[in-house]
Amino acid sequence: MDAADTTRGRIRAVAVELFTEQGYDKTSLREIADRVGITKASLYYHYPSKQALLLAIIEPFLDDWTALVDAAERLPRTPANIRFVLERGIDAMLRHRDATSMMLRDVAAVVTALAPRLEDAKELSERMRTWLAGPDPAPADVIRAMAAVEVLGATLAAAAVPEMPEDEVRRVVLDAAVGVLRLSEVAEPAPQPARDPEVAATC
Amino acid sequence: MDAADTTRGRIRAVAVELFTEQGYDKTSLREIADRVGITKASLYYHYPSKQALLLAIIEPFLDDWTALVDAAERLPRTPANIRFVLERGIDAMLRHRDATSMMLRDVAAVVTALAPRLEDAKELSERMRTWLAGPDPAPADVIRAMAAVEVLGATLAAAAVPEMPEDEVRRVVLDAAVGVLRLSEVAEPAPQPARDPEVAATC
DNA sequence: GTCTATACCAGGATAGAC
DNA sequence: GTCTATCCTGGTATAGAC
Repeated sequence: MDAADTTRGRIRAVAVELFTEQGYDKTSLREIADRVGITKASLYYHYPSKQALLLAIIEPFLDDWTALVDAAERLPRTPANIRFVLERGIDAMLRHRDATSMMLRDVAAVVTALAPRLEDAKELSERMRTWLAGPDPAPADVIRAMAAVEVLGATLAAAAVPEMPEDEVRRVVLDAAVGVLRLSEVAEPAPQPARDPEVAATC
Repeated sequence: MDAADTTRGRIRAVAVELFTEQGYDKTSLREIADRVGITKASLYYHYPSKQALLLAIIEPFLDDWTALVDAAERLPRTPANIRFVLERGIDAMLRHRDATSMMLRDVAAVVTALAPRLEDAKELSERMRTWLAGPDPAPADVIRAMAAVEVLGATLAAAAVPEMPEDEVRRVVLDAAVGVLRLSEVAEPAPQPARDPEVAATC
């Protein structure tokens, strides 16, 4: 992420704004350039393509999410740890809410822009779902894992409502996701601290 | 919806396929025309614009969903009726799964194409959420209603997995949505048959 | 009523001057 | 680091053949 006072940073900020307002494809590079106060061709000096610009917006979130999934897979799948991972996921969405709410709106554009890292991204969500579903899952477990991930998306819908207190959103969405997973039925193996310091540091 | 053997119907079918595969904006009219075996300009005879083509794909689902929300608002908000409405929502998604899975993928394009009916559509999801949240809702109730609607989206993700039995999907998704709403806490007023014949007919 | 040929314009991308 | 000029693709539009 670039500082807001560099040209690169200003382009990124304007792009997020316009992409979110109008969608990726309805936003022309000319429009972005005009608002920044440069020409279309100048954009190309800073970003090699429109897709690259979109990717630059998304990538910080993708990196955080990667760290989260990596961390999850190193944790034993206890109820406390599942809660912990879901909570970190919600936090990541809120932290990058400019990028994530745009992603939700423009899935197709994001998928295209992600091309170089698309397999990574798919694998990432697959790994998260697998971890949530648990070992040797029944079809119902898989569906519940999918539903839990969908619930996380409500974070953004809720955070978009102005008068909604943010910690209320975090609490209720977390509870909902946990409920969908039927966490009470997950076996609790050896006691293990959920707030593993190593994990807390990585994401 | 047109029969699959009319040119109009064949255009629609090819469009759904390509839009779903590649996204709306990455699919050119030339590509569609080629696969149907006509020219780009011929498309123009059958559909006045690319947007109109997209709209023709979405509209049947939108109509069903409108009927569902209309019906819901005429029902007392009992646990049984909430289950009933959610179930009908899942059915509608599965029935129009070609359109709905494309909508999920291409929210931005759909929003643009919907322009003439966008306010309707927004109002529709708002009304559904309001009905689910119940009268005089706390912030937490609103968030849970949002999360429940998100859960319905898992229907499509799950239905996309080939070996997933469809009635398992319906059952588990419904349970998850109901759980998110904490339906057990909804007061049960006068007993009322959930399978109201009038409602069953409208959607 | 169905289709083709053809033109027009907006927008993404590139080359090369300053 | 920014500009002007130019190219190409794709959505849109119309005139007219069958």
